[in-house]
Amino acid sequence: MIVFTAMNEATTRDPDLTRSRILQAGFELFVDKGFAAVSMRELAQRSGVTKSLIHHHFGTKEGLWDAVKEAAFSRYYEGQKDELEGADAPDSNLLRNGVIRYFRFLQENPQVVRLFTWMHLENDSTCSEMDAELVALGARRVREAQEAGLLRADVNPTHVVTIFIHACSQWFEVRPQHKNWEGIGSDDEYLEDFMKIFMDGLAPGAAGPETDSN
Amino acid sequence: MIVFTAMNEATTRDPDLTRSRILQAGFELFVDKGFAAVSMRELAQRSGVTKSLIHHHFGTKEGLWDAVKEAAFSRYYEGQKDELEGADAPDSNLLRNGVIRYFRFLQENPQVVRLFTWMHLENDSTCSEMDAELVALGARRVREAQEAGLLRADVNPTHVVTIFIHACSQWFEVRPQHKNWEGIGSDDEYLEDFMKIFMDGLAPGAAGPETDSN
DNA sequence: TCATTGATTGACCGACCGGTCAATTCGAGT
DNA sequence: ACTCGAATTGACCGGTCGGTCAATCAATGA
Repeated sequence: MIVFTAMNEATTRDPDLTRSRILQAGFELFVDKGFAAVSMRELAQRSGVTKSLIHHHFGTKEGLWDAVKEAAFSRYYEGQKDELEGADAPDSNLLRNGVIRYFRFLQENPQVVRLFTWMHLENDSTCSEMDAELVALGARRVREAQEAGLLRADVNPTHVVTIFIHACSQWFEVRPQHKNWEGIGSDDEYLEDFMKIFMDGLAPGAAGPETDSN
Repeated sequence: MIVFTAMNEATTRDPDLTRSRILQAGFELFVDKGFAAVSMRELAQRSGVTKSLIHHHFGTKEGLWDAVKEAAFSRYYEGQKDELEGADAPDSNLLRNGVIRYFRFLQENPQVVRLFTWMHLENDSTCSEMDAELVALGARRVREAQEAGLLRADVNPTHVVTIFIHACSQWFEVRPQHKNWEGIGSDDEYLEDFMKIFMDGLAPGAAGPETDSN
């Protein structure tokens, strides 16, 4: 009986909701200020629970930090993996669409970019493991396109993926600052220019005559 | 008299040396762990002086942080500015050489990359102001090259500079991690591949026939 | 209905935080 | 030789830190 446990709000106990509220508060604060600059008392206040309750659910401050990273990363990871495995036939627009989707994802999840940057700075290994798999997946698709003659073959596929990841993520990492940069455009204008250069530079036979070569 | 004040080492007082020792310790620790995670006691121990002495020379922890950033950034800024203002005739290798020099600078000063990343995350304005000037300087040179017909003219010069800055700095920002990335190459191999794609993508007339255009 | 279990609370702990201050110690000008 | 100011020290401050603990409180199964 009492199947309708969902009817109560805030009046009764709901450990799952509590957990997720703490997680959300942790996500917001850690993304904003970084792990070291956030206090347990701050986390408690933001999530509307007691400090002890956070310890009850997550053990230590590091425990909560790990849970926050885990949750954010698994969301990111699943989304990206689905997109990468979605298409199967290599066509000339596959890379273009992949870049655009990646750019859009970061655009809609700027907090994730900040979180990953904090993780990178503290040499978090979780980050690198999952990243490695995604990059490998993307690199495989680039190699397929190269073998199909759709992309120039004289560049390392992993580097191709790395370059576009860098160009996208760094854009959002420093975006709060470059609004004062002289002549800089909007997200979309940047993406458009990047795509022009990147795609043309990757076209087969792009090693044109004006290169002084080696 | 007593002109040879340099003969004494550690025996006598040397406020300048003390200052620079504290600055160095601050640089190392802040780069490594970020501002919030470093304690005054840690800084004192690392620099071999008393905690009170740090307060005497720099006022507060923030004061030292500012001094560290100031010192690092002015070194970076002067170096980059010299290079950008050095050459004056726009030639086809100007951008290529500029990118390479920027890449080499980051390669030799990986700590600076970390420092700037910490600054970005805490929305430090010092960063953006000086960055803005450097980017504007670089963008001007790109525009000159465009007007001379050496680079494609249908892309925003500021975006061109932004893209290569991102591709270089993000590479070193995440470098500790991507050693496990499948198939990734060395610094130089990455730079080489990036230059291929970037320079060919920027060549005039790069908007080739295979683009489905718009 | 009642015992059990886990959610939740507030009081409390020792450690450490950044910062201050009065007291010393040196170096340099006179 | 004396003085004055800066460099340097260690003791000390109030406050905050992350974490613990015993005690309540509410749901749940027997």
